[in-house]
Amino acid sequence: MRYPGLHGDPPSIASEAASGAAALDGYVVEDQVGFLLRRANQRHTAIFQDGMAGADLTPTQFTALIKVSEIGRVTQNHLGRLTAMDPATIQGVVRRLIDRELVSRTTDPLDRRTVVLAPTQAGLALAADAVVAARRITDATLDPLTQQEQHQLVALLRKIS
Amino acid sequence: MRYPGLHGDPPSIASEAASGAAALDGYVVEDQVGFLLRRANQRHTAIFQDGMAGADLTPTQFTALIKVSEIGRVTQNHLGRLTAMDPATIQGVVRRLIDRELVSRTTDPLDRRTVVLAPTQAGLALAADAVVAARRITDATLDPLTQQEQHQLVALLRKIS
DNA sequence: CCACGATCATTTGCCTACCAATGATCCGGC
DNA sequence: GCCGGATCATTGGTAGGCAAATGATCGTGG
Repeated sequence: MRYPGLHGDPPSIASEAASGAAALDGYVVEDQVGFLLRRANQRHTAIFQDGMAGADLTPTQFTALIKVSEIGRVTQNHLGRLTAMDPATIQGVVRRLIDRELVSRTTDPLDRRTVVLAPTQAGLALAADAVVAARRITDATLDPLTQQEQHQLVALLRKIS
Repeated sequence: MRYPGLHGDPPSIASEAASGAAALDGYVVEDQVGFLLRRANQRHTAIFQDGMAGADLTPTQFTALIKVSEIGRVTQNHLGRLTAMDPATIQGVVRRLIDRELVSRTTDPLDRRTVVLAPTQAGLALAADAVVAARRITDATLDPLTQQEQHQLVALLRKIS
């Protein structure tokens, strides 16, 4: 649940004059959307890890497992596109799911380039459990916001994704 | 500028019935805040990499360099707290900045545990350039939103960070 | 039929990101 | 003075995340 916060130490006394960096005029890095996205993501990941301890899935593993469970049969690269992971990334995620026998891997005789993935029975069962935890994780992540703000945030994030 | 989008392929025809995963009732992983945060972060990182090609800084390297430039002298762990990076992470980020001689590293004789960091002249100069690029990056990231929405998003992200 | 471009998957390299463990040092209390 | 808890930094392990290169295969156009 912990994540590297901004709550540690009192601000340093040093000033622009001391550092000679007068050219940074009014640019506050902590207020930039990129910084805030990184921080929000860190907090969510920490909440996720906590809430998903039972299923022992990372956010990407969870996303891939859910998608495979929805779809049934899918090639690896296609699954990557559906879950916003490039081929190099999805490869490792899928490998770990296969190692745990949550996903099966077969080859398509009609297209020998592809790896065809499908959920196992254990994968489907775990996916069902994981969704329950995931609902709580989403709630916890959005807890600081009102209902209206929660919908706003999701809508805004969709627009910039 | 490219990032693994959701635009590649048409949706698969397979249904819940085909996969046997009826328990995922109405849970749409693409609409969850965690998924959207990851995606938004990916897009921003891609924009950042593009816009910061001249300075050749990653988002974390940029944040650390800006903070060191603002403050002047700071210990490594403290810099990590200010920039939301844990000690293991800030260590690598700082090492790369030192390798490029953007940041200097000295020891405090009064506290021999600590590493005292400070910007070099080259570091201050690069920070000034990088801020110019960073303003454009923020604008590009928020471009799909109206002015009001931009402020809303930043405010909401602050609340959940 | 074959050559060429596109797609699929993998591998390597680099960078974040965290946990856990370690060793050095500091500091407060006794 | 010293002992124990806290802090500082580093290391090793695991996991995203992307670029770039590679090799296999597919499909189409000539």
